[in-house]
Amino acid sequence: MSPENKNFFQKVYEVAKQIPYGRVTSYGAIAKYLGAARSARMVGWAMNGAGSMPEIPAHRVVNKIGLLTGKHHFDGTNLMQQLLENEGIKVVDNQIQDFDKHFWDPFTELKSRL
DNA sequence: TCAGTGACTGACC
DNA sequence: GGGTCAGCCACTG
Repeated sequence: MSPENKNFFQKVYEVAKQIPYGRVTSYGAIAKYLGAARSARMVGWAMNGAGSMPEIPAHRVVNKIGLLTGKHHFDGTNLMQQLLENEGIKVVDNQIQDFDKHFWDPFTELKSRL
């Protein structure tokens, strides 16, 4: 099957799964990469389902300012932050420090794979 | 079936 | 520089 035939959610999952260790990306970046820049909310919704998939590092997906808006959906209260810190990413007040340095752009990293 | 909600973003004032 | 508005689409009651 061609990637284009896959569901939007499935595409989101594939991109999310390719986020390397110690890196993060944004909902909008994934949405834009999938050709649905205005459907960033759907990416977030997809992450809701990704929460049941251990292979998908949903904790590496945050909003465009590096804010852990989805941490509330993780088990416990600061699991998302703990996971990020475990990867060497500093998180203060639910916000990633040096977000631009840890940012992982699907276009930059995946465009050469297409 | 209809209307409200949501892990967002960009544009506008 | 900061608050507000509209758009996007799937899911729930």
